[in-house]
Amino acid sequence: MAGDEGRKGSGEGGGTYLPPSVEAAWGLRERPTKGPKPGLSADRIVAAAVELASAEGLAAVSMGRVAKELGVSTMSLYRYVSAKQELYVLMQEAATGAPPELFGPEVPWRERMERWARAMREVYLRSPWLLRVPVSGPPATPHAVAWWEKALHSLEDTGLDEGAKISVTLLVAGFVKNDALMAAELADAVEASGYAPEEAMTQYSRTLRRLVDPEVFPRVAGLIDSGVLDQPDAPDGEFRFGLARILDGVAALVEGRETS
Amino acid sequence: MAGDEGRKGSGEGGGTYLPPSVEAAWGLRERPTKGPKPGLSADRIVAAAVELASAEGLAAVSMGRVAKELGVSTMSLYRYVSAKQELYVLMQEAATGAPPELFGPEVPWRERMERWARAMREVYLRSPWLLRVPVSGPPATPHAVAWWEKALHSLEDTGLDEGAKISVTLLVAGFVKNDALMAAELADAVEASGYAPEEAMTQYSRTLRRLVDPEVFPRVAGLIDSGVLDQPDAPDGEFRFGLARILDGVAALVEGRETS
DNA sequence: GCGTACTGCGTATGCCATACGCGTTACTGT
DNA sequence: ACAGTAACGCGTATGGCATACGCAGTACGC
Repeated sequence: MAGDEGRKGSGEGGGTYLPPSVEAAWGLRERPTKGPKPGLSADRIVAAAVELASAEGLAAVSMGRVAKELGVSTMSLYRYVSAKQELYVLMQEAATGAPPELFGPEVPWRERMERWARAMREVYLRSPWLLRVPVSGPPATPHAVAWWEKALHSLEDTGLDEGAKISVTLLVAGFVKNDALMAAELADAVEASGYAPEEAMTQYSRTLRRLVDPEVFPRVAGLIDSGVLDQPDAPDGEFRFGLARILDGVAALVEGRETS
Repeated sequence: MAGDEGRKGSGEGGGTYLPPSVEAAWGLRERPTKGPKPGLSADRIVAAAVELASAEGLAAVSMGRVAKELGVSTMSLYRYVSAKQELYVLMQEAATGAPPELFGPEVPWRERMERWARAMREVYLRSPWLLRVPVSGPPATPHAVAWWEKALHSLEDTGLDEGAKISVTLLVAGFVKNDALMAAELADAVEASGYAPEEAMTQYSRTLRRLVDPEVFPRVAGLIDSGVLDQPDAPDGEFRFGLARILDGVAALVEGRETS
């Protein structure tokens, strides 16, 4: 009722209902000037957390550990970040960064989308822990929106309707993330096995060979015997293949729409 | 050296180096007959864990909680399952189940792959917690291999080489999982927001509208204004769209019309 | 009938996120 | 100039987690 517009409570700062630190990322809501000088800042906390995640993986990022890295107590972090999930969001935003300049006006949509996908992939390769951050909702941070904008930009001259553009964006973004995630999981499994990188795959296929009865699973057995599992292809082999298939499919849609 | 073949240690049971309970899933290694009668079994533990995950989500599955559900002590579970990760693998195997009969001899590859993808999707819809189980390595359990076999079976009359068949399988399986995961994450975010399902999306777009400057992000702003974000499409809309694109792309490859 | 392999499980360790409250600091309005 | 107060750092406590270890009891193979 009365006093609603004067309240300074948690829901303020621009009318959004986002966590305060996310509003800060959009440039709204600066810190108040009362009280003792802050000896810390959300930025420094996020930077320490990102460094820790890069060096030792996301699992090493605990509030206590981040605080230790900064030489402060665990609980002091909560003056800048209201919960660990919020820290995750800020870490994501920081590590994702703004999308690079990807294309000029003459580049056709397929080339654009391909560059976008490769740039996104590089983000994941640079910060593999990003793949492990639990997702909490649709994108609502500046860099996330900037990447989204770039993807829509790629599809501008396709003639697809807005709904299809979203769908293609989701499809490609999902593919890139999934591909990077599977690659990272495989790498982790190899490392956990303790074998050398090439040795691990032959170990795997040898194990599988012993378990798989060719009468029951003839095609899997044949695949193992064919040896394709043992020879690792180029590191971006699956990525190239998958992206080419997806963009071929999108091209069919685009060309179908143009002609009809 | 000597005694290697007589050892009863952890690495035995068929020459594989898999965890004991996974070997049990393949039918190797039954429990020894000495000692007191087991009051429990891996199956009962897994069943309780799966039920718990279905009812309250994967996060509710802790060793202590599963034990409580079974009326035993926490530590007794470790007599049947060597670590929580092993429990995860067994839960996955149990909830995935064997693939259903999907197609007869006359069905063309595209129809086969589509049925396979839908069947896989239904597994995720039936047990959404499957999407949250941390992946620990390549598939090595009977049901996982059975699904793999079915996917390869789908692609049999495509004329693709073995490597391409694996790649297509990975692409489609990855897509299905990613699509289900994104849908589940969205549903979680909506539930966490506390709004009604339709209301949540308009809340989201209203928030975004306030943050996004049309000068900086014209395409995203246009998208928000277009209203497509607010009208939710069919629940399997993104799935149908993405799968159609991917299979169009694969079809182009099969027919030899690949572009790049 | 005895050795021993296996049973269930109590206890303990060392993590984790975070709620709460205390003493302190330094700006703001008077 | 000074009081009020908001924001600071952080010690302590709670309740959760996986799991290492060891002990006492059980029942089968010999």
